Amino acid sequence: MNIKHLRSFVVLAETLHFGQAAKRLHMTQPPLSRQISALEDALGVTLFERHSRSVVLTAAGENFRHNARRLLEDYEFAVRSAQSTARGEMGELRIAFTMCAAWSVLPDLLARFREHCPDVSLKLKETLPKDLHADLLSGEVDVGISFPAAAADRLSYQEVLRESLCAVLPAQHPLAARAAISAGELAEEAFVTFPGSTAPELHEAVSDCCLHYQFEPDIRLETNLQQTIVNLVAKGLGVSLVPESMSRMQLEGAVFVPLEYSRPVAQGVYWQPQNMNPSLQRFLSIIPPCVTDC
Amino acid sequence: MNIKHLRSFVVLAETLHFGQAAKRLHMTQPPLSRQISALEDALGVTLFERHSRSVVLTAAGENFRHNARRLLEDYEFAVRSAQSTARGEMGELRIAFTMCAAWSVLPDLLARFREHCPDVSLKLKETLPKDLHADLLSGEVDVGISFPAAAADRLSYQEVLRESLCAVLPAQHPLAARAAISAGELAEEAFVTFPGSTAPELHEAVSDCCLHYQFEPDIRLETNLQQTIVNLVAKGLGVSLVPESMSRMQLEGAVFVPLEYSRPVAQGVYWQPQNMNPSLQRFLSIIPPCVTDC
DNA sequence: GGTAATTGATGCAGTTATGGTATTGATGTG
DNA sequence: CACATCAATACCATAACTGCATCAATTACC
Repeated sequence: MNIKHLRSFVVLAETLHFGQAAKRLHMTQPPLSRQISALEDALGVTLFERHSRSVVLTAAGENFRHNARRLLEDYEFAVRSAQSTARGEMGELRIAFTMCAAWSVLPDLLARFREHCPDVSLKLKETLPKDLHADLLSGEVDVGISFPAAAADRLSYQEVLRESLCAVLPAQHPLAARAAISAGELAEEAFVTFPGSTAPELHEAVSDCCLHYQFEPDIRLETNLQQTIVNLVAKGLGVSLVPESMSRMQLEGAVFVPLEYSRPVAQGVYWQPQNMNPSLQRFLSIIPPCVTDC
Repeated sequence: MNIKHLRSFVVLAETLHFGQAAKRLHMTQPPLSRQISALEDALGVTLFERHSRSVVLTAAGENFRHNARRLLEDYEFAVRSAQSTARGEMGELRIAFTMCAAWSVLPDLLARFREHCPDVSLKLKETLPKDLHADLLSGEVDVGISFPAAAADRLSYQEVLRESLCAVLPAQHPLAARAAISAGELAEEAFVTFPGSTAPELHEAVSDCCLHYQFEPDIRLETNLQQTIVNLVAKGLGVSLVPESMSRMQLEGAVFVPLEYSRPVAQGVYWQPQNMNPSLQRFLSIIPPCVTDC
């Protein structure tokens, strides 16, 4: 049975007049008569009583009218819904991101995306940089937001932010009041960083800053999470170099001081080019041009 | 778009294999390929990704699958529902009845009908005998349960119960303790009855009882409702003759005493023969053979 | 590495379904 | 009694669908 038949039935049930119903359906009366008759045959139920001068719904017709109307509405909805999903306006987008991204580019990206596609449900997953590419390649997530990685062969990448490192010092540190310092002034300090295996790019940027002033940082503590680093610094356990956006973190006992020189650290979006999730294309289309903040 | 297309889509979405889906749909593979393709064209959306060795749903396809499944279920439901309604197993039946019927035949009829057609919603309306036929003829109700009336030309009638009258006496009345009395013994009493205009048949039966003993009842009070009659008798304001089934009414101060002779009073079901409500036929089919209780 | 098997798409022919025009049949109306 | 209205039917042309045979691409296997 055709959707068209349902539509014909509903219109006829409203007009109770074959001629007028046919006109509203942009067809002539005879085919409508046959359609209704075919519908009745298919259901095995008489839907209309045809009297000499009037057409009225039977009890079964009255019952079917309500259900048929709802069916038509639901059908229209299903069609529109599928189309929206194909355009990426509906659906699900799974995003993995590092803690650094959460403090820098993520909030803005999510806000922009939400504005354009409010009906896409976002599944967010905070992860360590080293796990991010595996999640993307396995299809676990659609988007990854992290530092640019050397070994990201089968992934596309778009840079979003390029920023400097800054120093984090305990509040009572002699350099804490300065407007800016040079990394070289920290040559004798104890460093808190995170392990090179977790985020090689960041680790390398920190090393590069120090090498620029001809010293190797004295790494006393290594921890996985940036937040923890800042917390340890606040407790006076050392100093550290972190991306500038981390300075949004207001933490008593920790002071962020700009560096006179630092190698820039980038943040960007990764995705699998053959990923067909339409919401992914939507997401990529709202990425703003890269902000260079160094 | 055809319901068949939706069914094809759902089966294919489950099997993800054109050949097997076609087999399950009792058709060959080429038409299925074309049906899906036609569905995709109609929606303007690609529902499946055809890879070399596999077929997978797109995001839009996944979305459409859920809606399409629900649509099919709702469609099946709508069809079955219309069929049930046509068979009278669903729908609405409006029943008007007198108070006498409420005390005698109505409970049993409703119980039997409920058992056979639990999904028919019953609209009950208590009414005075004189209004019942007008309600039936105007189509206000489908079924009327009342006394047989002389002027019920265009209505069909089926008798359900034939019972005797009995006397209602105040508890302190000298005859109240008797196992049975004759109406003649009430010749000198004050009668409480209801007006002949409200229920001519009942009024006549009472008159007939009295005439059988050569007296005219001394009617002191007239009231519309049987219940009120019994209440007035209980307060000692007179005696009355009422259908035996009223004796189910347990009321302190009123005693029901069988009569040695009484003209039988009948109760029955009225309906309009041209009423096409399928539930009406169901109702008529469950009317038990007439019980003669005199 | 070449052949067979698998799988979905396509070409073609026959059948079915659908829509339009003209007409009929039944029933009210002036 | 002629006429108007309204749904059903007859008939024809076209569109849609089905099945069969086949193709093209990929994969499995010896």
